[in-house]
Amino acid sequence: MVTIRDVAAKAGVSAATVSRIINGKGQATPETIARVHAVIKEMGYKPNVVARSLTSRQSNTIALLVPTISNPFFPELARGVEDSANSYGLNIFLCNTDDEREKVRNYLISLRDRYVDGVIVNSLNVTEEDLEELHSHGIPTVTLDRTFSSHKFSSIGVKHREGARLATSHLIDIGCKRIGIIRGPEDDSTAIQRLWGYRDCVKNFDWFDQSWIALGDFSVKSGYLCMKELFQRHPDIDGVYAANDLMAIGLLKAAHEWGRKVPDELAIVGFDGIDMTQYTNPPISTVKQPAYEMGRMAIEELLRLKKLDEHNWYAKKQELDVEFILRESSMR
Amino acid sequence: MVTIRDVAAKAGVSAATVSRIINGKGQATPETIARVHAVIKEMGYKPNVVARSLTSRQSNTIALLVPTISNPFFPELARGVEDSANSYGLNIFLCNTDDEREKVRNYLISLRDRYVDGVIVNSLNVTEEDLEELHSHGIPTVTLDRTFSSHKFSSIGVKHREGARLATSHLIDIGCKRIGIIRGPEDDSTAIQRLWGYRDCVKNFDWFDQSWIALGDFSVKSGYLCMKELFQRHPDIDGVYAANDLMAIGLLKAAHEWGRKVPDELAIVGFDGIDMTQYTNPPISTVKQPAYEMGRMAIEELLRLKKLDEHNWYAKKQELDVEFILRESSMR
DNA sequence: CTGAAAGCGCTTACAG
DNA sequence: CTGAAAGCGCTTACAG
Repeated sequence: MVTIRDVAAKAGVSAATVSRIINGKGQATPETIARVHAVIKEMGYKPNVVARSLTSRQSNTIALLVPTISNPFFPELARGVEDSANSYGLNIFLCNTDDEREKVRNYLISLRDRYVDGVIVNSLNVTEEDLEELHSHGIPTVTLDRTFSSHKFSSIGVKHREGARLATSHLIDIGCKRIGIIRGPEDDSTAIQRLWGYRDCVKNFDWFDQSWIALGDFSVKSGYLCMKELFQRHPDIDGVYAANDLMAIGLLKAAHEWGRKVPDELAIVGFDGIDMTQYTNPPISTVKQPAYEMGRMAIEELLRLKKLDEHNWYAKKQELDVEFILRESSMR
Repeated sequence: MVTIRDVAAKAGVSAATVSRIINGKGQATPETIARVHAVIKEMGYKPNVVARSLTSRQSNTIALLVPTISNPFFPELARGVEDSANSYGLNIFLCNTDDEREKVRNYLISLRDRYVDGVIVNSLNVTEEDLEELHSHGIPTVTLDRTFSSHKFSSIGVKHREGARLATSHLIDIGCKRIGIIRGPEDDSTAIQRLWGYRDCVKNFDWFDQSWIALGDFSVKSGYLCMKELFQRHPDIDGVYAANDLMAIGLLKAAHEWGRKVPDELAIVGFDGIDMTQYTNPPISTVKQPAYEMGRMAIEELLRLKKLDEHNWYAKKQELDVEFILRESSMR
């Protein structure tokens, strides 16, 4: 392995000078710059990233915390993160937290110790103190979406409430008279916002009460079970908004089993915009989040902060638009 | 931050002694061991992982190369890898290669530079020289599945050919008279083995010839397009084996559009065992690969090698069983 | 059994 | 503009 001292020796300068030239710090005559670069090229020298990390306390790595990459919403986000990171020479640590506090904590400690250059958080059970601690170590963060965003650091979200309104009002527009919701977990802020959006649209109907709300956990299975529950409580239900696509897929299955024709007898809308909704039978209308784009933006935001001096950091709160996608499951 | 020297000072020994005790190397009196541990605990000392990497040339990280995490087969594999890695305190670098040589190459270089402790490869365009180079740097590898496995290093695969035979012979058993295949890419060894398995079962029928084989690329869309192609060439087709589940999902859509009842007029079997096949309408029969388990095993294999001295390394070639899962798409 | 010293490969004040 | 020196925090021969 060729080291900075090898280069220095061959170029007839000191290691310090080589270092400065590589990092573009300080001054140097055009001649020595040229000479050093020539030697670097000639010897195929590449700075040792680990040694660099030790002195610079940076590592050219970024961490991505997600509940689980198995939920099809996250791979697209991860691709956005990675493709963008890649273009800046950053590598990605994938961290599945299962939304569990202990896993979150362990990862955060480990990541700090590794001098990661930033962390992108999309997980429950991350606290403001966690973020503060990372920042105090010079590690910027950006929280996405599901992570609570009422903190003082950067975050990128989407308009969940508005999206839920788009979905619900669409069901009303096509003539649904009794509209239920399969909501997400109670400790998930996006689930809450989506519930609000639904409520905004139905609260003034005289048929509406709590019994039209079924509590799911964002899994296919819970969508399936919640739909059965709604059928039993309300045989006259003719429209459902599922707070995510996986549950919409599960409820579609329940509808088939229950013998309800979709969309004629039961219209369905999901949320997220995962690929699979195109391929169910019928395809499911959904509210698409720009997952890939959010991943890209998260990297950009991290790099923006990184460039600034730590004490000049200021948070940026961004909120992206969602897009309603009409498909057969709600075409009448 | 508390360093090893702080601990040494407080314990009244040298840094070298603390280092030895932490790493369980060399000798030490029970008393000094106890004292050092007490001080470590008292001060909350944790060795700096980056400094450790610099001297030890290890980093407690593992890399996972996949074509793209967006293909739903890979998240489960990734979870297997990560869950297992986690239990050993290893972090995971996620590397999406898109099966492109340039990305593969860039990642491999970068990973070597980071002193990763091992790399799990499931990607095309990785060469034997690549593996050799990693090994020559003391980095063990294990290739999974799609990566060519005719090399001299460790690999874990599944019985693709046998799986394809299970799928095809099942179609024959339920009475299909004209069975097509939507195969995978020509440069993908698993696709080839799955094609062979199909051929094993149909080659002796007099109706069989090349025209029953459609060339897909493992994407939903290609499954859809290939199915249309097969319908046009062979209106009498009554069974299809898709070499992966995504293509099976696509072909199911094509069947609906073409007005063919599944399974009565067209029976379908896929391959992989991704979750989504349970939720299509009808659910799709498939040949399940133990993706999560493969991930776990890959970590175990890497650690087995890591424990050995580099010159004592010997490869292990493992091949796992697949499991046929019967669902409505092929129930007659 | 333990310590002093050198080294892993870089970076960064400090001098000049 | 450039170099010598110290330092990032650990590990590992080498002595004794």
